[in-house]
Amino acid sequence: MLKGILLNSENYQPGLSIDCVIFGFHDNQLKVLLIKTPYENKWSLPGGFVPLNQDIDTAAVTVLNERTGMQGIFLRQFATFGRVKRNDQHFGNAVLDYFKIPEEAGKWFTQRFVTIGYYALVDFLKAVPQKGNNQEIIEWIDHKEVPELILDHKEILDKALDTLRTELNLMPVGYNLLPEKFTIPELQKLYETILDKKLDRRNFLRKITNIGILNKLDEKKSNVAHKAPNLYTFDKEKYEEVLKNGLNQGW
Amino acid sequence: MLKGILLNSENYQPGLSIDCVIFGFHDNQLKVLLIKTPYENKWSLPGGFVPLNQDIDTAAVTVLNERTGMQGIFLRQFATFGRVKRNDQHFGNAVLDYFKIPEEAGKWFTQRFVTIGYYALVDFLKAVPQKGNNQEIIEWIDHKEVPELILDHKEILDKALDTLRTELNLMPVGYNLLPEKFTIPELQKLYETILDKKLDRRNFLRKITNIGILNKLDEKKSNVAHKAPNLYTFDKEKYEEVLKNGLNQGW
DNA sequence: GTACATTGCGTCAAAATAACACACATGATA
DNA sequence: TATCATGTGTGTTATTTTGACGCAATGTAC
Repeated sequence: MLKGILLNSENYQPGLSIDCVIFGFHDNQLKVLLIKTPYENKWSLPGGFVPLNQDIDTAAVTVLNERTGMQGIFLRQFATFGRVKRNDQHFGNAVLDYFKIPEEAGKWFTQRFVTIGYYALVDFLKAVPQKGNNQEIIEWIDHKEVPELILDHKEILDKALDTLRTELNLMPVGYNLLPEKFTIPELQKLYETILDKKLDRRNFLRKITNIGILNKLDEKKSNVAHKAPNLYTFDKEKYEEVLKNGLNQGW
Repeated sequence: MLKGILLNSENYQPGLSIDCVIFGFHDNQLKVLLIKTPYENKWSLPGGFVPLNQDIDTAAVTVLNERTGMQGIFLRQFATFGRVKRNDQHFGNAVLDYFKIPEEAGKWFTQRFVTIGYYALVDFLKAVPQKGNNQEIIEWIDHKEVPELILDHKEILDKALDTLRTELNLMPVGYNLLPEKFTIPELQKLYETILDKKLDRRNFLRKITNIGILNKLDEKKSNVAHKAPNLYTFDKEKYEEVLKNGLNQGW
């Protein structure tokens, strides 16, 4: 696929790429969808390029659909990275070598690149990680155990998480990361994981329910150790409303 | 200047530009620095291009320095705009016509452009708006009276203001927009203007002083109608600290 | 002086927050 | 079967923060 782009580079916006930080939540861990490329022995964020006839947001959605097989995902642009030295001659050449593309033909790829960062929140269980080609490995990796990444992808990932952490104070999070039915303790773990901070159980319940985006179901989680916790769903309508209007207005 | 770039386009990142929303505050109004170009009868945001050997942040700083004659300005990237149709063939051709550049040589300029938006906060009285060339008009315009802008610049401006409004809940603002000595009512007007909302005088004083970033001076504003208000400065050190750590943590 | 607008400081009730106590359910263990 | 450990649901309390005010002080205009 990348090879196809390289050979038809005139159809793509030059020097511009998209990188997606795709977050999922599972086993009380925040996971990131990463790709191990065959070109180099390092991991990378799933990314892509911008067709000349496509909006950048659409290009990001495309990357996401291709990689997770999912539609209607929560996706947000958070920053654009454009240090001169973020490009790494070594990486570019490794890719060209791999595809056996001569230097001249690969010039489009080894030019300076600026990349637009998007982060996505997806339901771990519904996403089906898709390889770009057979040599690739695509995997959910705990955000605390992310290995070395190519180029400045670690910086991009960190910035994404930082943004998410900030946005937690401005908007509700969870609808996109949790299964349809979930428990308050699960939601709390999600918050704790993102914030990297312990929260008081009882105060969390009060605050989260006061937002008014939760529906308490007449149903308890089954097959669990200890007392069975209640199940909840999000009230989609109110959730969207709070998403739009924001949480703590501050002033 | 633009002509120089057009004739040396191989030294610039293709299809990528920088646009700056430069905010100032004066007469209790939030002002935006706008440019009326000679190419078209419309206003635009001050912008520029990205030299191949310059970081995008540096390119943004350059635009700002050139336009305000100021150093060390508060500058923040807030979003990147890349709809396909944000480019407007009409505008590109108008510019080429103006410079009498033949279509072929101007191809670099009429290609699809993606633009990175930065917003800046500057001290209105210290900034000295600088023309790019003699045909240009550069002016501070009240944000409530912004005329029609080229391309999607209105959208960019709106997004910048929206971002600033949100960030008001996360960080202190004022150090960059007010003169060194200022009064609480002035600071309040700034907040009210940005938020487009009236605040209670007495509650504002309490909240703003509780943040701990203000130094009350033993000095009152002179030559004013009515009771002379006290003068304050920002405690730079604490201000920076709050800027870094954020305001209302929420969780 | 008086009228008027604006500033500085203070009050008070309501709401939000932080810290904590206790009872309940369930699987594991004795 | 009784007890324990662990995580859950609900409630209480003191403290802090917020929102909505009152009022005196200070300056200009007349």
